[in-house]
Amino acid sequence: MSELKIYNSLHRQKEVFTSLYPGHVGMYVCGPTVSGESHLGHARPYITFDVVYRYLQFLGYKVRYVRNITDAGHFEEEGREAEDKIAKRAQLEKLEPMELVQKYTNLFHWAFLRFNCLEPSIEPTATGHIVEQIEMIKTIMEKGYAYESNGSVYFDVKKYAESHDYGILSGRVLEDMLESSNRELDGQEEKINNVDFALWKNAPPEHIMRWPSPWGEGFPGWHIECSAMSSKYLGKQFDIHGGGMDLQFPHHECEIAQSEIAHGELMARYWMHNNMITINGRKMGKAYNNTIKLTELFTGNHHLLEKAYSPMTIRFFILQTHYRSTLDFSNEALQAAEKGLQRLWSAFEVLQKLSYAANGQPINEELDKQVRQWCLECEEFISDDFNTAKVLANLFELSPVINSIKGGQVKMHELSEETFQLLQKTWQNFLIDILGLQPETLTNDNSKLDGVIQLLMEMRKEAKARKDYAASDKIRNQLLAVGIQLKDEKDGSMTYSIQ
RNA sequence: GGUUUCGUGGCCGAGUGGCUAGGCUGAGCUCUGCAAAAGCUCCUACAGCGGUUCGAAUCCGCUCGAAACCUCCA
Repeated sequence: MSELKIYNSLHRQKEVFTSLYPGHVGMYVCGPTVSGESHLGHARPYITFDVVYRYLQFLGYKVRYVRNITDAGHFEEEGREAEDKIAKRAQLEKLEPMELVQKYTNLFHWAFLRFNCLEPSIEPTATGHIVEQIEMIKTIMEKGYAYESNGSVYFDVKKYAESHDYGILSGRVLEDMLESSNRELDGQEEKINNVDFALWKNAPPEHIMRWPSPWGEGFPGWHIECSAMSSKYLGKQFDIHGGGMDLQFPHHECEIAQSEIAHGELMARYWMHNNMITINGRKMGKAYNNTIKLTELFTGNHHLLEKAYSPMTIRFFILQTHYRSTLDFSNEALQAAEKGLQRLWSAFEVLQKLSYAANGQPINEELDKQVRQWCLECEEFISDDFNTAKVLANLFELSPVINSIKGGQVKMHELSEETFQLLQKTWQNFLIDILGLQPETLTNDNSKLDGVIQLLMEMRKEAKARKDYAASDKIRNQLLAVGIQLKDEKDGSMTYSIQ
């Protein structure tokens, strides 16, 4: 078995993965801010890390996967006024903040269930861990790396950098940042240095979400929740910390600094960052006003969409690219993904129905060897920093072999029984278990419809038998018009598929 | 301005210094009553200019272009 190699953002290189505790893996992934609906860009990290989670489990690790829900309302710069993002939307929609948060949390769960993402082991909320966050801030203050100012608490980055490497993850140089702050941030005048970041913020009167603290009423700072919750559930040091590349700085850099002071250890050993989804070459994000929400994607209800795209199409679309590359959205690309997935899926269905039958004929050594190689390479590829693109390419290489066995161009006996079983196992393991693809048509348990179609197929067979092609074509064409495709198989039988 | 990354055939996208990635589209053929599906075949790219090397899309330099981060952000 090949070793698992992970690209560690911390060292900018691929490293062989070993877990802190044999047989166990602790993984933390930055979850959604539930102040609005998830869009296509959000699908990338959760699908990426779903595959990581699945593969680690496939390898036999017992994985504790923690993914937070940010429901405490971080800051948003709107004009000159800093407001609580969640509180603001709540007022607009005349909802309680927690009602709003619940709504978007539910929507998030619904969408990622459709993506066939496994649920994390623990999904902690920021609001549920205010106490832990306050305790951690107190510890940092006691150690002298944070100071209070007007009811807010800031982390002293300059002091931290004297004895620690601030910028270890992002490659930033503190001296550069001390000078080059060209932005006006709220509360800047309260800080000793502009690079200091908030651990706790004093809540202005209009701020709805607020909690009592040793420094007065307020709310937690931007980064503290991940440090507090990851250490609570995974320990002071754990194996993998994941998230989008855009979180590398400042979010993850700040997490490292806080945790280092509070716990005296580097919080995570492997840092993984997925790249962005772009649209017209630009990052998809709220700030750019170019997002396509998942609900819009699933329904096709968006001016940039030519049609609706199913959750599995999107999952496949994302997995066809390596997670550290940007992925550009376009209708053309999505439609190509849709067709490709369809092809892969039908090959899988064929493969499942095949069973090995030897008849004493000789094995086609060359083909057998090639098939075996394609199968075995899948593990090599996924182990190489989760190269799902290459795994899929190999499954595509195997598809013609499978279809040819069904079509008769290749005889079953040309493969050894061992190879055939490896083939079946490979598809099950990779397509289903690791890449997490699933049939779209699971909802088709309507036996009544099936009965109707069986009847029509029977009538078509009869028409064909008496060479009444007008009638047989009518049945086929009209069914196709409503999305049911009939296929004449080589052996004279008929099958159908619902689009 | 600083930090970092990227620039691959019609489109999307892998990629190791030397051997066809793969998908989608397009063309042809086989199969078929005709289709569809499937199979086979074809369309062979690596921003530009230098350099290192027996050999570079892959290493180095420069130029041009694009993006991300430096601010909430997946």
